[in-house]
Amino acid sequence: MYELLIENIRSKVAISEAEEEQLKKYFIPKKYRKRQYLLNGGDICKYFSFVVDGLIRSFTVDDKGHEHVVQFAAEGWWVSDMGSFLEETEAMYHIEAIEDVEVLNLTKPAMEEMLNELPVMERYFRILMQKNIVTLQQRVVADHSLTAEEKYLRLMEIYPKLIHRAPQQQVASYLGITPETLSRIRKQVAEKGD
Amino acid sequence: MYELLIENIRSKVAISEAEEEQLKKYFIPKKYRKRQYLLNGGDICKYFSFVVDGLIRSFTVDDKGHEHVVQFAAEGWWVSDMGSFLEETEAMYHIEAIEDVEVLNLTKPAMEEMLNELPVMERYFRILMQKNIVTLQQRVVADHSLTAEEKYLRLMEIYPKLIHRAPQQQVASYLGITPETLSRIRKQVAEKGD
DNA sequence: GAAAAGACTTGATCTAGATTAAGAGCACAA
DNA sequence: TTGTGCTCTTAATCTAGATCAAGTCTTTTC
Repeated sequence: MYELLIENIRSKVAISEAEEEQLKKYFIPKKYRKRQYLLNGGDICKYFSFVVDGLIRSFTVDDKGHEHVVQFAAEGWWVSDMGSFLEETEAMYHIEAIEDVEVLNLTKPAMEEMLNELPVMERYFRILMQKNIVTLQQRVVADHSLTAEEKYLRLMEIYPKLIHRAPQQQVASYLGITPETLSRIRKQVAEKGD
Repeated sequence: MYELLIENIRSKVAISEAEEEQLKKYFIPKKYRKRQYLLNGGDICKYFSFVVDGLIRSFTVDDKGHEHVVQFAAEGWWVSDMGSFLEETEAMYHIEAIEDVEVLNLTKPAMEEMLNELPVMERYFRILMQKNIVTLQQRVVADHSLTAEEKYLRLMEIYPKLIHRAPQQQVASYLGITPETLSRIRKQVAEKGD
C-alpha cells in the first residue's frame, strides 16, 4: 500500500525507517470505482491524494458546457484542487476516477501535523511542487508554440502509456483540441508511421 | 532593499527578527539595466532571483523564431529557469529586464545553505510554489477555454498594471496571441467601453 | 445477448485568429 | 533635430482547427 509513496519520497529526500513508519499514520487509504467522483466542483476539496493504483483526472466545465482536463494522475502522482484544499474555498475543478483507483488521502489537518512533526516532508513537498511548476510552464509553452499534431506527438513522448488508458476525448481536452481533430491526427500519424 | 522580501516571507510564514537578519546574508543584490539579460538560454541558470524593483520576463524562442513569454516578474515576484537552476542543465528560457531592475539573487549553494540553516524557508518556498501551481493551472484552463478577447480581459483583471508596463507584443506573446490580434482587441474593447 | 448509450470516425462547412503587407507614430542615438 | 529603427495599427487574405452532422463501432446494462 505505502511502498510507492515511500519510494516516491525517497527519490526526492532522505528519510529514516522510523520516519517512514511514522508517515503512514497521516494517510487514509481509500478506493474509488471507475467514474466515481473524488471531488465535486463547488465543494471544498478535503484531500490531497496520492495515487497508489489507477488513473484519475481533474477537470473544469466552462460556460458553454465544455470540459477541460487540467491534470491526469496515475500511480505515483498527487492530485487535488490545490487552491480549494489550501484556502478551503469552493473547488473550481471536479476530480474523477477514470479507472478503479486506490489512493492515500491526506486531510489538511493531517498534512499540517505531518509537516510539523516530520520537517523533511516540507522539503519533499517543496521539491515536488517545483518539478510540477517546471512541467506546467513547459505545457504552457507547448500550448502556445506547437500545432495540434505536434502537441499530440509531444504527449506520446512524455506520457506514452497515458494516451491508451484515458478516453480519447479526455486526451483531446487535455491537449486543448477537439476529439474530432485528435481522431484525424491519429489517423494521419498512423498512416505516416507504418 | 530587503523590506519587500521580508514582507513577502512574513505574508506566508512567521519568522523572528533574528531569522530576518540572518536571511540577508544568503542573497546577492544586483542591478540590471533595461534590455539586459539575466540569463541566456542554453547557459546554466545560476540564480533564483527575487525582484525588488522593475520588471522582468522569461521567454523561449521556437524553431520558427517566434518568442513565447513564459512569465512576467515585477516587484515581489521570483523569477528563474527553475529546471535549469535545480538540475544545473541548459536553460530553455531567456530572462531579460524589461525595465531597469533591482534583484536579490540566490545561488544554488546559498539556497541550500539557507534551507538547512533556516528550515522555515523550506515552508516558505513550499507555499510559494503551491500558489504558483494554482496560478499556472488556471492559465492553462484559460488558454484552453477563452477567446483571445476574454484572455485579454482576464489579464486586465488579474494584473491590470502589467499590461501598461510591458510592450504590447510581449503581452500578446504571454497570452498566446499575435500582436496584431491584441491591437485589434484593444481597439474593440476601447470602443465598447468608451 | 439484445438494445440503448457512449465513444470514435469521417466528411462538409465555417470562423477566429494567423499571416502578409503597408503605413503611422515614437523613441533614442548621433 | 533629424533620421533610423522599433512598436503599434489597420486592412486584405488565408488556414488550422472548430463546429455541425451522420454514420459505425464498443461498452454497459438489464
